[in-house]
Amino acid sequence: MERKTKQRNAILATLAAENRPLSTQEILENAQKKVPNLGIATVYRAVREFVDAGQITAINLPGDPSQRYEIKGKHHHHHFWCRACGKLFELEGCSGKLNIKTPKGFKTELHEVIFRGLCPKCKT
Amino acid sequence: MERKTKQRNAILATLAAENRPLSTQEILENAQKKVPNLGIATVYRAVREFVDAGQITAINLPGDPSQRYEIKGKHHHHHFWCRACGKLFELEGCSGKLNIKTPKGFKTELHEVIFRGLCPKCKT
DNA sequence: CCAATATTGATAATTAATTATCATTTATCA
DNA sequence: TGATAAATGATAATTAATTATCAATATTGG
Repeated sequence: MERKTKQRNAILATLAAENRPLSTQEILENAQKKVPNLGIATVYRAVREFVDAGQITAINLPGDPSQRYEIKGKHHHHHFWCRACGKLFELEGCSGKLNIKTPKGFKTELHEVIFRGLCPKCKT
Repeated sequence: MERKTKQRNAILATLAAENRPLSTQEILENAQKKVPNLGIATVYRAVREFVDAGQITAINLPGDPSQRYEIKGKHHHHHFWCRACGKLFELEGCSGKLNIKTPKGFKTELHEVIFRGLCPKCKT
C-alpha cells in the first residue's frame, strides 16, 4: 500500500461514513457511487491491507462465513444483526463485564455478544 | 431415520456423554471408540437427522465455519471457546438479560455470548 | 431365516468466500 | 513529461466444510 488511489480512498471513506460494519459487497456497492467501475478484487485487497495496517478490524458472525469490516479504535461495543436484511449495527454501552461467570481455571480474554432480531426498517 | 443402528446410537450417546458442543470430528473420534470403522459421512448424516428431529442443536462460532452440536433442551446458557485447543465449553448462569440496551426500533429476539480465552488444560 | 430396503463408508462433487493471476492502467518522482 | 513499478479489474484457482453418489452391508417385519 504505497500509493494513494481513488479506489482505496473511496473504500476507506465508505467505512468511515457508515457507523456499522460493512460486508465486502456493501463496501463495493457504496464505494461504486464514487468509483463506478470498482472491482470486488480491489475491495478484498484493500480491506486486507487496511487490516494489516491496523486501520480497520474484521468482524465475524456465527454461521456467516463472510467478513465485515469496521473502522478500528472505537470503544468496546457489540452488534445487532438483523435476521431479515442481514445488516449489522453497532450497539452502545457494554460495561465490559457481563453477569456470566466463567468457572475456576478458565482465563477469559475477551467476550463477544451478538443480538439478533429485526432492525427498525425490517420490523415494520 | 427409520432404523436403529449402532452408528447412530454411538453418535447420540457421544453427544449425551459430553456436556459441551462437539464438532463432527470430535463426534467421529469419540464414537469410533464404540464403532471403530465409523465414517465421517455417517456422522454428517446423523447430526442432520438429529437436528431435523429436534434432538440436537447446531452451534456456530464467529469465524469458524464448522458446526458443533449439543443435546437440545438445556436451559439458556452460553459458551467458552478456548483459543488454544479450539474446544467449546458450556457456561452456566446467564440471567437471560444483559446490561446492553438495543436502541428504540430494534426488536431483539435472542442474544449470543461467546467467551474466548484459555481453558484450564491450555492455561497451564 | 429372508426379502426388502434403509443405512453405511469411501470418495467424488458442490458451494461460497476469498485469493492468485496477468494484462492493462495509473500514481509517483526525477 | 516519461519511466517505473504499484494498483486495478476480470476472472480463474483455491480452500474447507458439507452433501451427493453408489455399491456393499445390516436392520426389520413377516
